[in-house]
Amino acid sequence: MESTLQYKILYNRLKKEILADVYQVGSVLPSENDLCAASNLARSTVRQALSQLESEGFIVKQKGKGSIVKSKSRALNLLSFQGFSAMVDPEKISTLSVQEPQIQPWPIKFFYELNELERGAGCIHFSRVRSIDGQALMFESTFVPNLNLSQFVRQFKLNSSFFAFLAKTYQLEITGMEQEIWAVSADPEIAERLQLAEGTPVLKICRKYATNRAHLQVYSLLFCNTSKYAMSNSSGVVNQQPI
Amino acid sequence: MESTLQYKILYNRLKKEILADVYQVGSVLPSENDLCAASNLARSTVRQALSQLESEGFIVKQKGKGSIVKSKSRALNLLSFQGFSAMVDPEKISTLSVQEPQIQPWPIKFFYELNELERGAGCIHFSRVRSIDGQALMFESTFVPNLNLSQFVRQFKLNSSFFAFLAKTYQLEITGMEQEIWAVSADPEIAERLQLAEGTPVLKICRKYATNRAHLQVYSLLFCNTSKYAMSNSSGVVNQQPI
DNA sequence: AGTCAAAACTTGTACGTACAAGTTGGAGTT
DNA sequence: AACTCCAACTTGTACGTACAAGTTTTGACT
Repeated sequence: MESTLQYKILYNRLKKEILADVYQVGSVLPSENDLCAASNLARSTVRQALSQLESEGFIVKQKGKGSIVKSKSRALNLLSFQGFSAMVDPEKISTLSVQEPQIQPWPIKFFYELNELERGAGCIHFSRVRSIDGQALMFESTFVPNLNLSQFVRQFKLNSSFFAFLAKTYQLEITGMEQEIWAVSADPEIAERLQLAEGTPVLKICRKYATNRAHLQVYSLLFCNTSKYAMSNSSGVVNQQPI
Repeated sequence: MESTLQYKILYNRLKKEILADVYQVGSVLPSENDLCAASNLARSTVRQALSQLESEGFIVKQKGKGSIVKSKSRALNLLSFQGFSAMVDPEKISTLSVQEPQIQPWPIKFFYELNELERGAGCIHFSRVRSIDGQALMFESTFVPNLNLSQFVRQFKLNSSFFAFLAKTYQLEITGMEQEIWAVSADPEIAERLQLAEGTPVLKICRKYATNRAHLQVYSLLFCNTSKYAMSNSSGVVNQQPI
């Protein structure tokens, strides 16, 4: 399950520690050389781990200073292709099942074009609402082509990480994502799921995930309540402003 | 003006060549070793350049294959940090001036925290509405700290590319961006600007751009009409091989 | 012609060295 | 006390090696 790649191991450890508030927001992580010494890794390997943390918005690096832990409460960095579980402290997540995993035909009007293979295979579908601190944040409806995913329906638990399950059970890694985003009014169902008044603006996000298995793609339709948390992402190097 | 960093030089050259269609979309760039030999650089340096191209969506790397040139038709790929003008066919863009560039104090409640330097300098501010084919798509309100940007107010034309102007006039390159996204109801002003009914859901986006000049950051507040076009972005390897 | 295994590519990971450049804090001076 | 300067940090760039792992081509064999 856990990666055997050295930089991934360090990355996962640091991410977990940041999410668990081992390091104060605004403080600096141990320096690259310290991390090298502590983990017995080369500096380039440590830098690879830090670089990934930076690109995902957990830290900001500054020449001469160090790796500064970024504030994580202002917005949720959910526009990158990391899953919900990877970006939020799992302790704070609660999940409400809306539709347990089941095998079914594809919806008539699906939000992405499907190829013959996918269309013929039918799909595995589940829906859930993810909450943080009791606040419903995201209604997620996921569709996976039913291609060599034996035992999915029986084994996948809605309150766990979908990506972690795919990796552990089928060695399936998510390699990329594309998404489209709209602002829409919550219809009655969405409003109920997210505990909002009908008509409240919500984010509608259609996603297509690519995996390391050729021709296997995963589709998700998301509705996000942004009344408390914004969605965020970053790209490139965004330096904080020291004077 | 041009960077003296080896990886930046190679990055700029490759980006220019990709945009000039020297390499077909879908074809592979010269291999890392070829690029090393041709440019007399170490492979790690070449990889740094390619890595940046990948993170900005110009190429996709695949183990065993190479660096594949991605489609550059990311028409409304506006969630990346490329500007509006870089994403959309300039022929189709029309711009409506809402607020010509002027020097003013910062708004009392600004959407990002400012440091002393920025706060004291005051800001240059302008607002405009960008349309495609006559459809108002985006209301953009931009704030720049008034730090050594002489002649900005006089020289910048609202109907041209802001990023291109910064690059040409001040050698200012945008190096990164972070953004937060909400779904909100259009207030009367936004509704009028975007030719929408009051209360229509729109995307509200707060952006902070980093530049190659230390301590100079650019801020934009955007409201997007997603009734016709969605906003999109992608990351990682998404394109699948045909069946 | 078709099959299959090896060779010859490709990128990914991990190690290392050296120096450049930005930041900080303390010793020493004024 | 205030200042300067420098040593000791920090990350950034650039070089290099070696091998792992995925893909494609080649070529011998059937």
